[in-house]
Amino acid sequence: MTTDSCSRQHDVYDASCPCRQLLDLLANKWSALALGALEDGPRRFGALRDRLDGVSPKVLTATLRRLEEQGLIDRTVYPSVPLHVEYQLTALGRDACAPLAALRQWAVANIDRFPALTGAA
Amino acid sequence: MTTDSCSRQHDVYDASCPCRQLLDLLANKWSALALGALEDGPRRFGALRDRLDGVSPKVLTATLRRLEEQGLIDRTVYPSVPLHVEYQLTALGRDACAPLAALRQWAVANIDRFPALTGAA
DNA sequence: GATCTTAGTTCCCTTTGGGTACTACGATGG
DNA sequence: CCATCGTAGTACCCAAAGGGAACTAAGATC
Repeated sequence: MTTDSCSRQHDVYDASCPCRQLLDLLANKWSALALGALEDGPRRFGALRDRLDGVSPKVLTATLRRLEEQGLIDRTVYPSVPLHVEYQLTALGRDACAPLAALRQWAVANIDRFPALTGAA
Repeated sequence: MTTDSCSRQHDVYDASCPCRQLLDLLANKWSALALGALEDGPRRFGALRDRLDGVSPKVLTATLRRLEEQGLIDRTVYPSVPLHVEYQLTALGRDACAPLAALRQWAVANIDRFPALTGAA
């Protein structure tokens, strides 16, 4: 496996290949954080908004809807009095977490090698 | 200058932590594709534009500049007559390729599990 | 001197991102 | 009875980023 392109017909480097769209969905700050935030079990909208520090409700909603559309997460509504909505990973979403977790962890582990970001000269 | 409020305890879930900015840089379609396109050696601007099917020169320039600023790639200008510019990974960029390659490969390997993207019902 | 090539830049428009305010719902409580 | 609370969003508006097409520069080549 010297290349990352599928030996059959799929290739992220082909703009018209659906896996390009998939990459666009996953290679996204909020997607990566949202899926990671669900790794430890279901979470509610408010909990996600708090965990994904800095996300606006609008963008969080859009992100979650996109992930739900693609079957990476499930959205469950409990019509209790203060409305209660739970998001959780599907099997597919759990699988997708592995490479995203690796990316997040790489960022944390290597941030010191980025002087321009850490403020050092 | 220093927006780092999470000194030493780095966390991508903290909006003010520099590694959040790093995640934003890496968790991006064009960054992931551009770095991957350089894995096999230096490439010229035109070669990258061709390889990253669908990218506009403006966005490619912006992407490469950002990666260069952060020290992930080097830009070398050969002032020959039809101008010649080569981009190549730095050691840091090569290291960053691993998690990004995993993400690209996951997208290719699992695209069939996304009926909404592949057009299947 | 017209044209080719390379590596962009410029213009303009659309899409996305983002902040703040607001809604619906009924329970709670004064 | 009306005010307030908490949850999960939506509505509105503006700024930033994405994206397409055309254009630029510089010298070589025809």
